[in-house]
Amino acid sequence: MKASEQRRTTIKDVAEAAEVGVATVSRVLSGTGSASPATRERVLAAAARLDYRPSALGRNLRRRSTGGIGLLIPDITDTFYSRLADGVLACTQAAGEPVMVGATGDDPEREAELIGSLIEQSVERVIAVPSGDGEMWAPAFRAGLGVVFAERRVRGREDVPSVVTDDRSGVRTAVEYLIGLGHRRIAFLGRHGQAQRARAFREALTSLGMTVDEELVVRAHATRDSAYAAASGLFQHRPDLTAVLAGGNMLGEVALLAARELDLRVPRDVSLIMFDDVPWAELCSPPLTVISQPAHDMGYRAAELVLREGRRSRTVTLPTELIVRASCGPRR
Amino acid sequence: MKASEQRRTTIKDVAEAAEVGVATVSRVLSGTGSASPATRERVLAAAARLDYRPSALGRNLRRRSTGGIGLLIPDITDTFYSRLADGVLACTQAAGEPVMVGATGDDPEREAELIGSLIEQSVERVIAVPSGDGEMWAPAFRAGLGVVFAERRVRGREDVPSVVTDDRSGVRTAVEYLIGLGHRRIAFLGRHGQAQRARAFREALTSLGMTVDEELVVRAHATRDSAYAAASGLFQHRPDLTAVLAGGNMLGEVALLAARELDLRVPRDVSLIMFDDVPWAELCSPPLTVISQPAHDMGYRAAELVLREGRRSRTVTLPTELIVRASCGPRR
DNA sequence: GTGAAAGCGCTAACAG
DNA sequence: CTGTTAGCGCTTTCAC
Repeated sequence: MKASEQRRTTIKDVAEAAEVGVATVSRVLSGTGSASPATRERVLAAAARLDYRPSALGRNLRRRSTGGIGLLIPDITDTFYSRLADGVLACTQAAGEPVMVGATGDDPEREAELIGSLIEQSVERVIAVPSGDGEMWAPAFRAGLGVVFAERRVRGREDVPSVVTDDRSGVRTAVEYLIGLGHRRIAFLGRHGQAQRARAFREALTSLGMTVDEELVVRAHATRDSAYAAASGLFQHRPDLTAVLAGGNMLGEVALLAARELDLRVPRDVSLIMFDDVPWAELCSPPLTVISQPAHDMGYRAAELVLREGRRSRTVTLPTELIVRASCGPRR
Repeated sequence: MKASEQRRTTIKDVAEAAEVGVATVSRVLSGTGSASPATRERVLAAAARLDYRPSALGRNLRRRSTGGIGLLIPDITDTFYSRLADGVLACTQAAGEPVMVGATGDDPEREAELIGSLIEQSVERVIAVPSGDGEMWAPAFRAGLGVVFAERRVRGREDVPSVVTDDRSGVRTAVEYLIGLGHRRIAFLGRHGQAQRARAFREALTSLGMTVDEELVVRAHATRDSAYAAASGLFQHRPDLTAVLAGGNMLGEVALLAARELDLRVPRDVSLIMFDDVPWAELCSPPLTVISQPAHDMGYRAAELVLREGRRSRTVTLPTELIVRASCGPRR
């Protein structure tokens, strides 16, 4: 049916055309070993003439691994993660390594499945924003995968190289800023899976001499609906809160939306500060005060780490920055 | 050094453990062929006991192809494309197929490289938002790749299955709406690579009895900077324009930003309508009137198409919808 | 119903 | 410097 059903050109074809052995072709093309300029020429010519492209299949099987890199993120739709992914791609494409992307939805089980799939593919490097615990990741380590965590880490696996933002200081900066504005009832709207941030929030509060009102620390799942419900519920149950710190851009977005739906004016009735700067933050009304994070860099650095066989434990902590716009005001 | 350097469990190990031949293991595990319940049991038990995971490497080489799917998009950072990618992932993850993602940056050359890389990996299905022309895609077809185009198509390759939005009618709706509001000097801010949309714009204008002012049809490259420059330049060179149609969410975003920088109020001084609805569109000031597109669906459908060996030419056209918010007003 | 054997395309010894 | 050869892990005839 399809005329294109011709056999793919193999190394053998090239060898015959160049009148050399396959090993020589392999050597020349992969730059390994040596070859006389003359044969070299012939091989190159033959390869070009036949439009030969070595099959990764054969090579991978021989090497017992694909060069590929797995990338596991909670939600590719969240601009933070897509910027992170972009950073990863920027680095890996330069290195010519293919990237397999999987969306975990912050669901440990899905994550485990994806890990399994990566192992099955014999990918041997993975960059992940982990959702599961040490146990879910055990198979990956058992399989000898080179893994680098990004944005988050997993408890009991502090030895795994990772690239994170300085949540501690970012959250603290935000909280201090809010307190400086006179706020006392500050809520934290976070996401399951980033326990770190919630913890940092509690720490900041207590270290600043305030008590933690657990009802003001709410968590949502990875979906927009869940986030919206959490935000809306928060505002309704606790009309006394005067400021909220959203733990991510999606959270900030739904918080603003929920506030608006409930006729809460920002920053007059409630101040809002959001983790992660996004292009539209200054476009919205009011322009959002944010704690910016270098998402692209995180991805890029993570890729660098995983690429240079960074087995030795190393964790890179990137700084955050408070960008004051107009969504926070003095306590009402 | 690493204790985990043990050989990976192979089909042979399972065969020995179950005291059967490798062929039998293969049959049982892949569900192909028949096996007596007894052996079947033994094989399954052995496989489970050894925690055996068949290697995709061997299978792929044997089958001469990976099951994987390539996904080529201009910019993963653009929410339209990340939603598209999400749709693709939703469908392919259900099918258990790994996805290799590449960002082309709307650059035909990079696209060609990525195509080459996919061929080298023996991926045999790809979903792409194409940037290059028929020629860049020739190698893909020559290699027998099953390709489905999304959002855009390539000239001279109308036979390739694709899923697109109805740009024609979307643009026309927008233009009619603007004209109904009294606007006469309407600009189009598009992106190289989506010639379709610009063409539709011109068509809509002329078919509505207006002449096309080519100076009001501007195009930008895939980066935010390029887009901003284009938008800003447009406003400065042609202060007489009263409305602009942005061909994508990034374009709309920078248009709003540029307008603001130049102290142009929206919609008082200039009306703005943007292709593609995004969550923050109703959060910004003013809330943006948009032509929404089902990005997630597009990806999902494209994946369905490419998965079910949709060789037979089929093009799915998805509808757009005008969502009126507050960024368009009567001609000043 | 089941096993032996032949490769898929490539690389890495190992000889010459 | 270069060719021969032995697999990598798996599927698939082809006999039994």
